[in-house]
Amino acid sequence: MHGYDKHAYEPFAVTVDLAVFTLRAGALHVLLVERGQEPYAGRWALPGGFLLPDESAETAARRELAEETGLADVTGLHLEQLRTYSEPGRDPRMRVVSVAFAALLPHLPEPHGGGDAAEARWVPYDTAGNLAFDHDRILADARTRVGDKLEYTCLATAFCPAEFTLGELQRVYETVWGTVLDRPNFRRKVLASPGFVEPVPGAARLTGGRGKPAALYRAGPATTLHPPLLRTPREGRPA
Amino acid sequence: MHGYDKHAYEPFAVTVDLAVFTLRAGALHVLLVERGQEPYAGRWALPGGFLLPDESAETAARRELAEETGLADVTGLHLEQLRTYSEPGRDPRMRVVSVAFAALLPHLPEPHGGGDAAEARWVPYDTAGNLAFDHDRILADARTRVGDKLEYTCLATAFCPAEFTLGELQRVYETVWGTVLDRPNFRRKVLASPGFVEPVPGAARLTGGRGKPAALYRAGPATTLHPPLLRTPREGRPA
DNA sequence: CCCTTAATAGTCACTGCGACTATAAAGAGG
DNA sequence: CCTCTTTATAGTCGCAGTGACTATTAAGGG
Repeated sequence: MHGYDKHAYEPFAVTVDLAVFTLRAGALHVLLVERGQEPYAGRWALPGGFLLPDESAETAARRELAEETGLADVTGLHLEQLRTYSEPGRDPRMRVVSVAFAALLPHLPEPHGGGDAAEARWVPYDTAGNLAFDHDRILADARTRVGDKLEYTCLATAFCPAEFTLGELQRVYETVWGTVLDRPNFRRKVLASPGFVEPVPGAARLTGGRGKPAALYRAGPATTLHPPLLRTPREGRPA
Repeated sequence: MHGYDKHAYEPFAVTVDLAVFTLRAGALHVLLVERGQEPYAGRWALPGGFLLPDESAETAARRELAEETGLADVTGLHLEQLRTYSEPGRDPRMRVVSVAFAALLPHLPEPHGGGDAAEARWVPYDTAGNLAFDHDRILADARTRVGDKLEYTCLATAFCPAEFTLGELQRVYETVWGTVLDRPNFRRKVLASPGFVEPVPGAARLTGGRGKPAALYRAGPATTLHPPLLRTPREGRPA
């Protein structure tokens, strides 16, 4: 760590950027804000902001998430640090180093716009492009990471409400991966992964629309999946 | 990104920290430097240093790696961003945000000490503790990440020289994971992963010590392993 | 010349999984 | 009330991957 003691200390601005995902109407959506000032005035961008003097990046990300979504309690939400973007020139005003996070939310009843200034909106992932700064790349990296983590972690339950059916969980995988999964096989693999989901004991059953009522499950204690739910190219049959 | 435009811009120092791993004498080693100044004078730490004004974190990490190892060419080496550590108070002098990287090197002929100032040394991972700052945690995170990535990426070849035997590759897995693997099964799985390794065409064979000479392989074009080389708890039999 | 060491080849049974069929339980619509 | 549709759940079958194990080949050491 000789560099600590030799080179001149160069000041940087440090920000956090958030890729907040949710599922709405069977499609992956991401939370975007419209910029009101230059640079990139009028362009859409990922929510984020500067670190306060005594905040860690995780704390700042959680604060920004609460401000943007208007959620009262964001303590239990899954927040994952993706990577840090530090290329010179990524912000035309000054040298900005940004720590990117991904967050996964269950479907919310339109809570956006609770932020302090700019307009926030849920945008379908496929139509989210031409963002400010290098946010196109950050968003693409976040989406890749989320898809990968569905394979070997229990992350998918973060997209679901506290109690959910296996059909809802399967729709999370199908939406994020863009594939169609075989229902009995999905069910077998999920139930065979210890700690992934556990049945709600009250034998409560949910019947939203038509069809046989489904049993309710909640997220189990596990964080990683053994064995993983691999996204094989040949899995899934045409609808 | 309203925060960009509202809050006061707070300056931070930004550094990179490197967890540089290699295999020496059948054990995982990490490159450490001894600090010459306060704070933590005399304590060991991960190599690293400040970002220069027009450097990205990746560029700075590669520069520090070259300085510390004395290697002339570090362009081909695997350098992976781990995460960013930003807790207030992690550096007693000032607010420092550090981007951590992991690097994997084949066994080098004692190239350390080529740096510009402090003493650098390869230290067995198991005896590397009580480091300066929060480097104990960074090192532990790096080791976990390397072990995980061996399962589903071709990372293991980064520990090997350009041409290597399957026995050497297997020793990488056994050393990092701390397990004993069955040789024929390891061989079958590696050769069944397309693009993981490819035989050296010259039919060159290496015979270092006793035993039948082994065929030489080099790293293939693939970066991820399909199927992955899973580290199952029940795999490996007692020596 | 045998023993040891390491690489390579091959066998076998079990398991996980993809593909598929069958049954149960609800609502919709006549 | 009955049938069709929809969704959940149960079960079957065959293949592929894998762990455990045995056998053979090719070197060096004493």
